[in-house]
Amino acid sequence: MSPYSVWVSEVMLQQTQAITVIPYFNRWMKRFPNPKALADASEQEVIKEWEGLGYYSRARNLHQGAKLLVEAYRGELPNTREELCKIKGIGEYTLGAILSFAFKKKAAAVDGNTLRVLSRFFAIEEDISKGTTQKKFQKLAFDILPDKEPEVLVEALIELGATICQKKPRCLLCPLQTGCQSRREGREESFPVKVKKLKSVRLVRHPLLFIWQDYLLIRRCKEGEIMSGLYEFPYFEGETLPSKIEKYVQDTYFFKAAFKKVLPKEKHSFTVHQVTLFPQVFTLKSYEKLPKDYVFEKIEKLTLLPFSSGHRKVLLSFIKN
DNA sequence: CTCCTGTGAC
DNA sequence: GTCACAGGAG
Repeated sequence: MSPYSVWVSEVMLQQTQAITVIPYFNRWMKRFPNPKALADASEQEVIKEWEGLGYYSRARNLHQGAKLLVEAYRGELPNTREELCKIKGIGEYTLGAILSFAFKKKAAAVDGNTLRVLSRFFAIEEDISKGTTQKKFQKLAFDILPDKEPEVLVEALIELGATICQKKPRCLLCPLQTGCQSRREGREESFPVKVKKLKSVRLVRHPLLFIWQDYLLIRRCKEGEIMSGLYEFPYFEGETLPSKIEKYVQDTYFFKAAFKKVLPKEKHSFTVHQVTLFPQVFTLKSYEKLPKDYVFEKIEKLTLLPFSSGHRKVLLSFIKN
């Protein structure tokens, strides 16, 4: 296997089962036997060879990558992490696969198969959907590699995951069944741990900072409310235009406020909500009455009050600016 | 982190 | 018709 053919096959295998890839791979290698041949082809010819495989941007990435190889690397695939990274469509897994299988270097290539095998073998309970966990698996997968022929183990882990340590593991057939910690504990089906992400609700809010002399208007969240006991600025909910906010201010608070400036946006989240805050500052010349639950508080005393985290960020950025 | 891409299982 | 998958990109 030339480095180029490893690259092509790994990219094809990113999205498709091997059984489907094989005929495509064979045709591809006949039509574009090396990076130069691929680089010289038109995009249409390239896509034509890919037709039916789906994820066409990956064919375009191969094409673009081949051109880069011809321009910058004498038509050969480079053999370092740093150079390979420059090719689009080569992420952490494919990088490791190329270093390992094409250049026989000691490099981890962690795909979904490897993840199942390692998480079960070592009974690793961390959530694999997290980036930090992925990094830990990368390190672990590297650390267990021998110095001699490391690519054999890299391939073995992938192969074991593909054939035996599947989603539903076939432990009775597994050569590692005695060494496997999760199997010994009878909980192999609990791995890998993946916290299913509940789809979060995005909210846009416009906190309104009303300055009156050296006071700011705040309100205390009532009992039974979310954020109960915490203070917050009055805010307008939803995407909107500045003019609508002015009207909202008049209708809601019964006072005339002059727009002063916007503050940098802040993000914060609670439970399933992800809130982006677009705070803006107004000045008040005078006021007659305040809506219920609202009070003016001296600006220097505000930091002593408990605020919800998003509004605290807004407060701090207001003080800093 | 979140989003994107097509597919195939439900 | 909805969701999980699997890897990459932003």
